[in-house]
Amino acid sequence: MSTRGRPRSAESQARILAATVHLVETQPWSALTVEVIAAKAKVGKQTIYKWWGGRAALVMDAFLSSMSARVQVPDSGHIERDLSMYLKRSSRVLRETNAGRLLAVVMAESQFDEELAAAFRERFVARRRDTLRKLLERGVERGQLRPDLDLELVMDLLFGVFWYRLLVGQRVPLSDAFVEKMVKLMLRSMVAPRKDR
Amino acid sequence: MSTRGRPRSAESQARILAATVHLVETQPWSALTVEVIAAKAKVGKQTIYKWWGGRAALVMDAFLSSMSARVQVPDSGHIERDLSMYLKRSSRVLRETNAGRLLAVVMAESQFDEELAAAFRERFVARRRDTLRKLLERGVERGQLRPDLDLELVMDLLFGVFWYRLLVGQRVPLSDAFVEKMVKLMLRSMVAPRKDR
Amino acid sequence: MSTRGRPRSAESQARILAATVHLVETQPWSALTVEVIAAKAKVGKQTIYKWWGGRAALVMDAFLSSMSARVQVPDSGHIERDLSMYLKRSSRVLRETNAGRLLAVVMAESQFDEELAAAFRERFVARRRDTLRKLLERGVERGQLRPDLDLELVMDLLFGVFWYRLLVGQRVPLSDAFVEKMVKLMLRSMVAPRKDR
Amino acid sequence: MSTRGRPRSAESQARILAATVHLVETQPWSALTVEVIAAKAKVGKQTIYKWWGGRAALVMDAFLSSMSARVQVPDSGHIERDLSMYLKRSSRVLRETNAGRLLAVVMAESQFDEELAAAFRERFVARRRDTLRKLLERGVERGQLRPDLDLELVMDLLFGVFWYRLLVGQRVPLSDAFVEKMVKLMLRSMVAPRKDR
DNA sequence: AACTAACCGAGACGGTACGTCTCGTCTTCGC
DNA sequence: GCGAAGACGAGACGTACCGTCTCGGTTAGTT
Repeated sequence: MSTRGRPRSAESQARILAATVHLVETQPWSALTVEVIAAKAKVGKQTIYKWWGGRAALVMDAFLSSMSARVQVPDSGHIERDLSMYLKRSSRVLRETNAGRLLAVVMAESQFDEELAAAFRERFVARRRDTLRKLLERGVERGQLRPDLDLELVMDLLFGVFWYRLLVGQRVPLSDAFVEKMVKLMLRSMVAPRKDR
Repeated sequence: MSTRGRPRSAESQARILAATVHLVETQPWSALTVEVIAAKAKVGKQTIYKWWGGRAALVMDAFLSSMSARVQVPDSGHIERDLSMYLKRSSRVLRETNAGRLLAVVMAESQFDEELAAAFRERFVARRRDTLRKLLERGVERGQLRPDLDLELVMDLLFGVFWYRLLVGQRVPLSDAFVEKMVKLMLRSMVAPRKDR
Repeated sequence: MSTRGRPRSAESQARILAATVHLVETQPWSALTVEVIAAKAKVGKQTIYKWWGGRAALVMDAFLSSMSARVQVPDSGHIERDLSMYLKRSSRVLRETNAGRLLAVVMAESQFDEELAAAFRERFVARRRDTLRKLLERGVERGQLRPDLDLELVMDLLFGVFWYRLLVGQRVPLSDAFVEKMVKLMLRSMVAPRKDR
Repeated sequence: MSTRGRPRSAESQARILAATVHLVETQPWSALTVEVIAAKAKVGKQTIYKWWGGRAALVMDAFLSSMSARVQVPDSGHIERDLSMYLKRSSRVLRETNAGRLLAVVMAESQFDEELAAAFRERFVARRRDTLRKLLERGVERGQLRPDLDLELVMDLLFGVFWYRLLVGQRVPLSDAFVEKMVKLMLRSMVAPRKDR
């Protein structure tokens, strides 16, 4: 039967993820080998290959597991306040945790690994876009944003800045002041024209 | 003296760069080993390590050498036309050559190699920003852009989109139509208010 | 415990030794690289370095493994016959197999490698001396050899000839006729004086 | 004419030989590379390859140049005294200079290099044999040695001991006491029978 | 005195093997 | 039957020398 034998060890799995997160935080990327992770987690290499299939998938999982505390989506009624708050919270996570480093690494790896790239797009990028899209759509519905606004374009611009500063800048995330300035600038071209004009 | 001994072979140097560019274009990243490059270029491995110090620096140089045909900076008097033209030309280079692939790879590698990252920022990113800054400054001087515009922020937004689509999107560069829409959107918040209002 | 993990592969070990013996026999010494041995034995280089530590120790082991068919020690009661037989058998092994080549190579290598030299002295030279010493001691006990004979000196002379011809002569081992002449000469100075004189 | 152009530099030649001798004396064999010799002698590598053709020939020359102080051949009228003296002097050279090390190295190398081996046999081994043969022939002529003595066999035995102790023993040359004992033993079987018996 | 051929130092070059490292797989035993 | 331990085949790493090939600069004769 299928329940025969020793069941998968949840403890091992947790130790592996914890070891990975810790190593990503403290070691240079070149030191993050499967061998080292296995040793640190007191686990056989096979166990890692069996359940993840390689370093990339493991790092991806470690990243998602450490991001489980999701950024709440604000809904105050004011589009500027909501947008500003959402972006500030996002950048704060990158600043205060080491998620930024993990994010950069996962992105970089996904340039060399199509499978990882697909997983990354589906499990992270797309979800973030969905969240932001809903926020923007509320602004349109409320009449605070132009109805003809290309939301996809706006999201490309906003997320683009995040990634650009994370990857090209020296991994310095956005400050609150920067976010506010950016939101103000973007809104100038996004707001619906006053009806009473 | 420094001119003693056999001089460095320009031909070998060229063969190495050509081999690297060709391999980046045609092979998966994992096949881009120093050993293979040396074999393809009919060169000893030592020659590569001597002048570049490793794969990363070599790829960086190969990238810059293949980008030598610089994007011209347009100057028509109209900021919208200039900006649109510049961005279209940039994206066309990424679309028509395989500079996009090289670019993505260099960016990814620079996440793991601080030295490479510094070279990349200085020799590529900073120069591109300088070019775009001049273009925007001309717009401000002509009174076509708001004098209080934060040019660095604008550049972060514009370049951010490029990188975002290159790295997150499946290496699909921007279409001309996309660039036009984006420029139009951005300009709405960048133009100087009419004085006669 | 020490029995954990995958046990050492006896098959690989055998293939490595066989490949080494074959290459020593058929190739010039300069072609006997660890890389070639590993390739021929279908083995990773690491396996060789792990268990032998280098080419020298490996050749040493290959030599001993190919010499496992030991030279029998004759015991006919006559010292001349025994000595002659033992030396003839020894030189025949060098003549008929390629042990001579292996022997010369191990000796030469041990000039550059003190560890190998020690192993060679203990595992080959000393054993050969022990064997010959016993043979000579029987001669002394039987009263066929002078009781004041310096056995170590005699062994130095007899083995010295072997090595001298092997290394200086063009690797031509001793013929049976040569051995007989030598034994006759040596015995003239070794035999016990007749008691009835 | 053949004398045109710059003549060979005697100084460079001397520096190369001196550097080689010094390195053989002080460094492990593996450190004795052509590159190191050239650097130490302040000489281009090409100069070495031009005049010697490789490490082996160079070491051979260095050895012969350092052995230039030849062992004198004694001629006292007594074969035992002459033989003993000659062998003692020979072993003293090995003991007091570093010729022993050089000798062992040249011998070892000649196992892997047939050209070197031939040069070694002709320029060293054969000459030593010629010298000893003359010494022994005088003994035969004087009636001190058996007329039917196989001189080649005797030389094989005597030189064999030298080499055996040099190569197999831990490069410990023969002591004077050892030489005396050996000569005494050998002479027992070599002396001509008394005619008055 | 100028020319010129050969030599010299320096050092870059195409190669090859080194000994190490990590990969992902395989094989054993203990739980 | 899962998992740790760890040996395995494979192959790239970066280094060390090999023996060859230019260079610029001597250092003699020869003209």
